Amino acid sequence: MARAPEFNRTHALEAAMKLFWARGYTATSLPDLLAAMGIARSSFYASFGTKRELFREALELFGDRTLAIIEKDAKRLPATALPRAFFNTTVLEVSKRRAKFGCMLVNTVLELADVDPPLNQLAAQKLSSIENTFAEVFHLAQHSGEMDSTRSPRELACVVMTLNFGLRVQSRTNLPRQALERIIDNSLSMLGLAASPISPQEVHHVV
Amino acid sequence: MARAPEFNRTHALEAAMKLFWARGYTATSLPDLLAAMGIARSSFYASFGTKRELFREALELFGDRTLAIIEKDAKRLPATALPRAFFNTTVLEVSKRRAKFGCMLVNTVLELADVDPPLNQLAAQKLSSIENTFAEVFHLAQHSGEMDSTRSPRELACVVMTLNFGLRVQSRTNLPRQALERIIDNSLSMLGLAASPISPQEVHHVV
DNA sequence: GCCATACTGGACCAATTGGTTCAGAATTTG
DNA sequence: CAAATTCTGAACCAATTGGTCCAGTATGGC
Repeated sequence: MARAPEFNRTHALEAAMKLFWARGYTATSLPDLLAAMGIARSSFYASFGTKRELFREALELFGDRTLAIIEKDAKRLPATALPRAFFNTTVLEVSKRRAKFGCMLVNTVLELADVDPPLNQLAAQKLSSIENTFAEVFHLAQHSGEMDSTRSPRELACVVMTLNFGLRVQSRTNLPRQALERIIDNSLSMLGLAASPISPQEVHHVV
Repeated sequence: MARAPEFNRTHALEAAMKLFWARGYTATSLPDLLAAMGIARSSFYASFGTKRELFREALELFGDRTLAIIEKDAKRLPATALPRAFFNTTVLEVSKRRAKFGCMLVNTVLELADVDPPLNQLAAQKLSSIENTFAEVFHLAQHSGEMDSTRSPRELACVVMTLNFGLRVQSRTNLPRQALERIIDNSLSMLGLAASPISPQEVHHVV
């Protein structure tokens, strides 16, 4: 005895996420969001609370998806190939338009560090989850002799994350995709992590 | 036959820059700016035009200062020591509070990429000037045999900039300074650019 | 002293911000 | 059909946004 339940909430959240991802928190207005989500102002108020709460949900969604990507790759790839695989999926293998968005977590950290510490902390926490995954994988690989042990897993993970951050910044300048590829190649080979490029069918899409 | 001319305009601009640097463009309101600059609303209007124009001036100021740092170091240091010197001055050797601000150019690129393309372009252009300086220095060093020539100067400069970007992002998380030092050490040594740390008296302050 | 100038402070503006409310249309189930 | 429920559309709010203007005050040189 009712109407269609909880319409396309996830769908709407997704749309909101993309907008936040592209424009950041402050520069995205409520009307912009409503238009992108395709819902009325009052529906928005009922389903999500405030703009800030919506952003938190979007951030959480983005973070969990990114984490899922690396965890999936961690199971099926050798540790030395993991950084390259991660860069491939998140930096290169997205549609051209979204590639320019960079990483929503990184964008958030830079935008809200001095503006909204709690949200900044949430983003930072998701990022450190990613770093932890790298560190764990490196740790196992070093114990099994699969990977060189001259540097600690944590330190390696830190450097990989630093590189990742840098690539995300590069993505938001107008750098052509080809240039990004070269940077990835060079960085990884200089770090001694230059596993051969992944074959096309192993590449999957993201977000 | 008049009052004191053009008061502390540069002083005011400096204060504005610091605020923009810390909070970004959109999150900094006019009242905030006026309070920090210590001038009245109407004086601001007369001296600078719009908020956007003020931001452009601040961005220009920040960019030129950063460029000055690297150009100065480029003259007095061997090429292989340049990246570390740059990281030292810009990432480590600033007051703790400002270290958390990261780099205003990087912050701007991430914040305004999809919001204000012209301003984004200005920031990107300043960043590429820095990259060019690195590339030129590397080029000369390779020709004089001072530096290993296995990789092209441009590629090297790209990687160094990527690392730089990554460090600036790390700066805005709540990473302790000591951790940043370790990341710098590890990255540079893995890149084969691990010149010994600079002696204290060679370090100078920035901005 | 007087006058020209530089600045202040506050009033004011239209537009936009995020948030709230509610009458009514739409729709699904009984 | 009727009842229950979800959503819309628009009106409305106070607060804030960036920007404009001007009367008045301070401060110089004559």
